[in-house]
Amino acid sequence: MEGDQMEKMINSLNSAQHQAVTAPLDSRLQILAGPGTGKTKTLTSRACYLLHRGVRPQKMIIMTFTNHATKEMKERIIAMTGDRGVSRFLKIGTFHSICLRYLQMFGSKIGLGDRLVILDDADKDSVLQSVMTSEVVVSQLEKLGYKRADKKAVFQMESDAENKVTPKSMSKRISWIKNHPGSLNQLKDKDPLRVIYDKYQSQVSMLDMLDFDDILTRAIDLLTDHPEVVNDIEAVLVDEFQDSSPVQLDLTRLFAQARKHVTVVGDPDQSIYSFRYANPENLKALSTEYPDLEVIYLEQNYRSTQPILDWATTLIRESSFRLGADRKLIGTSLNGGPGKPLIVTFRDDKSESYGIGRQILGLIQASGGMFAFDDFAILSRTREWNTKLELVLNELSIPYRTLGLQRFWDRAEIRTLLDYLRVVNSGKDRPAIVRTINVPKRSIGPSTMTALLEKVTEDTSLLNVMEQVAMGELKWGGMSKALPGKIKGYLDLVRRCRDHINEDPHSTAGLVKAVDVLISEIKPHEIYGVSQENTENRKKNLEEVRNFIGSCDTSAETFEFEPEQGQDVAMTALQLLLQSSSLGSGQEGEGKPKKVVTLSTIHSAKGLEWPVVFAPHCVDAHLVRCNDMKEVDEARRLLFVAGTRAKALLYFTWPLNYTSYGRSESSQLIKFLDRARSPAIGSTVISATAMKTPTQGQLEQIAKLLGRPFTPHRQDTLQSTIQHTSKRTVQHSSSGRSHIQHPRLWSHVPHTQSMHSAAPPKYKGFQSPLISQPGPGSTSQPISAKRPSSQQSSHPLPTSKRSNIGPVSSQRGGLGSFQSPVVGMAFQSPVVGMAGFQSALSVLGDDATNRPKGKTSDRPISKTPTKKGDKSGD
DNA sequence: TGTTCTTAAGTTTTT
DNA sequence: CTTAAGAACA
Ligand SMILES: Nc1ncnc2c1ncn2[C@@H]1O[C@H](COP(=O)(O)OP(=O)(O)OP(=O)(O)O)[C@@H](O)[C@H]1O
Ligand SMILES: [Mg+2]
Repeated sequence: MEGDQMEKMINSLNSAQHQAVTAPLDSRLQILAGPGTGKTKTLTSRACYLLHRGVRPQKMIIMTFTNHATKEMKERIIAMTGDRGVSRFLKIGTFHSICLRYLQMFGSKIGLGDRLVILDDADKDSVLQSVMTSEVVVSQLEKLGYKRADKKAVFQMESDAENKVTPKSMSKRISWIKNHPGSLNQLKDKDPLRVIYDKYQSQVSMLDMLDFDDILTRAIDLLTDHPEVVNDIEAVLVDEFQDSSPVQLDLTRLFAQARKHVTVVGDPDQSIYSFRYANPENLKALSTEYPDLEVIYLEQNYRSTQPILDWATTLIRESSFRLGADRKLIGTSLNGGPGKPLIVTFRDDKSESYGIGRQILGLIQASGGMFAFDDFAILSRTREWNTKLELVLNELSIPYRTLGLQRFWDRAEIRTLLDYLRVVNSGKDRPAIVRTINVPKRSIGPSTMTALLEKVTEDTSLLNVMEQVAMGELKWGGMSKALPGKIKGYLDLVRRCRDHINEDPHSTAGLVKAVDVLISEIKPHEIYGVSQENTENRKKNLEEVRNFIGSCDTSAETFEFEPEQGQDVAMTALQLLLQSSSLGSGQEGEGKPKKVVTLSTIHSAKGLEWPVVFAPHCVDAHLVRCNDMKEVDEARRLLFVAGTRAKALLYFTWPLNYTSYGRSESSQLIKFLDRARSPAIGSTVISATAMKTPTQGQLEQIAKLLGRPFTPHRQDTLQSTIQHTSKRTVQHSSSGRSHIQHPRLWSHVPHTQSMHSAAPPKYKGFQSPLISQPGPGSTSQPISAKRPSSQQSSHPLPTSKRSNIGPVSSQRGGLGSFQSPVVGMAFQSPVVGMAGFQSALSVLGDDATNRPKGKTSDRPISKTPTKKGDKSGD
């Protein structure tokens, strides 16, 4: 980095940040601070500072907890330093990816092969399934007093019917053990996990595989037994340290063991990964580990308006247990900014989605170009909910991207494709063989499979056994005559793929050929397709994968070791692909993010920020599943994280009714947001129809806040107010405190030319399968909108109709034809209790009245949209 | 023994 | 609405 650029960077820091960034190279530093105080900025700056001071990139390790966080930080550092070896050598990544890299490089020192295959959750389950039905384990468990449920891998103690021993429960406990170093030895003698763990572990290592947690524990082994492999490490930096599990704390220490130059940042209030055994106490544990640890606090929030920060402060104060000190979050904005977070009530989940979509369009329009699509984020609790929102965004032609798409590879057709590739990669990959052998149907069922597996020994892998059967060298009583032929067909296919790949194992060309062979021979789309349309979509998905494989540069994702560290293993393109698919790295679209709305889980959005944030589905049942204090606290922190992503506008939305498993259920506003149950939270609850765009004055404030130009303009020509006085309004005027507003009708779909130019951009050239491309003119369906074996109905819009929807469609009707029952009412600060509130809302009209006709033929609850002319009768 | 039809049970969040 | 497991069927 140039000196003056360095100086510029330093100058942009406040004094506490400055102190942290420029602390002596050999310090142990911890930065504790709330959201938006510049922790990540400080950490990134420190990395740059260290590089500037002569630390070479290969001697620095930066660890994060999610792929997206890695990507963000890497980009920031490259931008600040102008690369200088950063992208090639800097050891930056998730704990898992960095550990795996070390295991590839040095794994032979601890007896690992150089073909590491990562076991995913499905694999883990199937291994446990087979372990727990094996004779040895069954008899051992029965000896311990467990009763086996007939033929199944389910056991239970009579005295303790609650705690069943199932593959699922064991999987979780195994993971717990591996995340808590030393805990294995403390298992009670008669704990069933003992025998299961042993069997599981020997099975997995026999197959030359590692599960996700093994990546960490084996790295611990490596760094403990061979500390010399990190002798060169001069700095270890970790962001979001409150997300670390005990094993990750150990890893941090071990990676830094040569010089103990450590910088970690964290915020205990943002601990939302306890399901992964994250423990914010690790922040404390670090000061025990390093007695001279210097702790620096940052006080100033640079992200959000004060009303948002006040809301967040109040919310988090209600925690029943908090690790950090209670600090009021202090922002920079002078007087309040545009207003408090809004809590918006919708009739059902459909109108909730449409409401959010429309508000985005409305805000963009009202802002006169100040807002663009990429200023918005929708942050959900579950991925499932994102999927539902996607459909609506598509209909409204709102371009979007989804963050954190690990599940992309879980689609049935893609999964099969990948499983075949795994078999090609390693004949030892038993789970992959088992899953592919009878896909398509080859008349090889469970009993044949068991027979084959019984023949497997130390030296003969499953694939070897199959070869022998195919050659007629191996047979058994009752074996089907047709079996050798069938197996031969399978093996030939695998071989053909392998031949293609071997033409040039390090390029992706052969890989693509192999994929082509698989697609045309197996036709996975036809196997899983339930309708013609569904089949076509699956075909498209497969083609996206093919393109993705063809154009991805997997080597660019990881760092190189220095030659003197030893010979690096030359990974084949296939290995790199499989690794990146299981670690979920390299899935974020390359290059600059497009101008699109971000759709993400709250978890994946941690550390990021947007001017406008929507947090949908803020419903009790959806956010907290039991009333355990710890669960409730974590749910609260989750909401805290979601809310503190917002710079200026923050919306929480919730549906009065939502559909679950096809059934409609009523819901309750999450208690933290409900003033009746949490009086301290001073947010305003309004009805769907009262949600409007900010006034021009407020927008001006926002623009100032964001440092953007803004020209106030009269909206009235664009947003003529349609006022319906309805009998429902009367009902509410009785509540003296709440006054009735006649909101601007933002929710009609914009139809101006400027809107068109903001409409979905057309992406040229290669498209990562992970960037969705909605809207008319798109050539492919957004594959992220579908689940593995979704029915036709999950894709409600046939392409032919899509040109007719979204912003364009309203052009025909214009304003006049839009007949929404507008009942404006906003409850200003003093809000009535839930009871009266709900009754008032339940009669509110649907705001989604003019949603386009798709074949959303699901529920008769919502009457046919366009013919809802009864409203005129009001 | 494998395939197909019927019925009961079930969901976070990431690597 | 999906998916896994059980029963009947070929
Ligand atoms: N000294 C500063 N002056 C101006 N802006 C700053 C300063 N420090 C940080 N910011 C800005 O504040 C915002 C939040 O910074 P950052 O993401 O680093 O915070 P954080 O503490 O990591 O937040 P989180 O806890 O959500 O991860 C960023 O837009 C950043 O550029
Ligand atoms: Mg951060």
